[in-house]
Amino acid sequence: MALFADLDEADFSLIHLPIEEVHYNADSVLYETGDEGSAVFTVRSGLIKLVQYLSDGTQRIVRLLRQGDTLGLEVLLDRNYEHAAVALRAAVCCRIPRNVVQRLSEETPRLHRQLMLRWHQSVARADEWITEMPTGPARARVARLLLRILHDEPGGDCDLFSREDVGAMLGVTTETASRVIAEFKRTQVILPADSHRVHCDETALRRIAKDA
Amino acid sequence: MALFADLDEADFSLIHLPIEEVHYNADSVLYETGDEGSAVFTVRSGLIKLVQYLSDGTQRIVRLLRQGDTLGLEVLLDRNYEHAAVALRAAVCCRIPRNVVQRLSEETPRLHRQLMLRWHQSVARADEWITEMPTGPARARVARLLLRILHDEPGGDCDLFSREDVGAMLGVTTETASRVIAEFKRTQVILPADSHRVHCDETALRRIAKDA
DNA sequence: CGCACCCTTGAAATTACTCAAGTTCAGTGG
DNA sequence: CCACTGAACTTGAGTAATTTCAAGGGTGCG
Repeated sequence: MALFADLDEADFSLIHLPIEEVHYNADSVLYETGDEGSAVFTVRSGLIKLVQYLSDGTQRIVRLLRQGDTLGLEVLLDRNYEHAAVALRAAVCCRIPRNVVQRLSEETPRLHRQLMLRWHQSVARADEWITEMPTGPARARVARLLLRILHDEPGGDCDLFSREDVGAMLGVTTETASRVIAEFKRTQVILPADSHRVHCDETALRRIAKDA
Repeated sequence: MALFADLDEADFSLIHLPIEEVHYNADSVLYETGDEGSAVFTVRSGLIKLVQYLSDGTQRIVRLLRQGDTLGLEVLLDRNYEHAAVALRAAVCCRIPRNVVQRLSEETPRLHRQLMLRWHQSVARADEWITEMPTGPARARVARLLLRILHDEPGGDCDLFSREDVGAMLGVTTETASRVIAEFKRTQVILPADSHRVHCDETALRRIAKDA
């Protein structure tokens, strides 16, 4: 339970564990924008996308959440969920009911620091995203995205997600995403392995990511 | 003292007010990236930009902060400032020493909700930025930026900032920013008033902002 | 086996970038 | 008071990159 990492046994006993570990398949929806916020989640494994819809129906992916990240913090302020959260691949999360956190929060001051850390992490992630994703040619953006995923993958292998998702993350069209990825395959920067899985030349990616 | 909006008199008496109201001129620096975090700020008036530097020396503007916004929250986690904060025009801020907040935070649980609200606001602002700024043609982005500024300005008037800043906010070059603004002037979407000040046709802007 | 759905590819058109040269404007000093 | 200077803004022309629209593959699932 990453959220309670620094709470000791006594604190835990307060909880009575209505906390569940939930398993999600790829494309499972954790929650939708506007759903009543019943719980906060922490990611134990897998990869979750936070999606925000634009007025015209298109969607932008606002963050990727991986092991140790938190989502749904806004419910602690009695708000509805402000994004849609969807698993990009099989994932395991801790689902912590809102009132558990709220009650603990009143009783154990130590939790406050943990919560602030979580909030801070969200902001920092968002700021990185703002800085890196929309800058430079599409080629460099895709390279940066790949590098970011590789960061928590063993070896140089990773799953590619759909071109549409890549586009929604980088602010380019699906076609451009496809073209860039196709080019990377041609130039051997990424090598197809199992279905949807590729091996990446990190050195080459780092070079490409620098453009711009 | 917006940060303490919901604290009552008794709480205030705890503080002994080492809190100052600071006045800044345009282009004043509140703090630089990496400075030791001595205080949190809230904006009472004016406009502050949060800047993040890229490895190649260029800069991206990550957020605009206006009345009621908070900056520097990361210092509550004993971190150094993670952005540079610069006044875009004359501004007034409350400067609240870090340990004041930290001490109050231990003593009055009510502050926690306020702090969480602040964090939430930062995340929400960042997410809006991610969603709106890098989407669509430059013309639409500039329009959205203007609309956002107009939102807290009386009438339809506002100050334009430098083309370089506009570029750093929208992820376009200075020249493109200049061209778009020039075009807006030609097509009467914005009308020059006093120096640097313009009157905007909000209806037209809203129409242009939709192109995406 | 066939039907979706996604991915790929092409060609034209748009848009933005680069590089480079003017232009305006505010502030400075004569 | 006016010319001067430097910085910011504007503009142009050529080039590169991306989008658009459209059509053609591939693949997995029923």
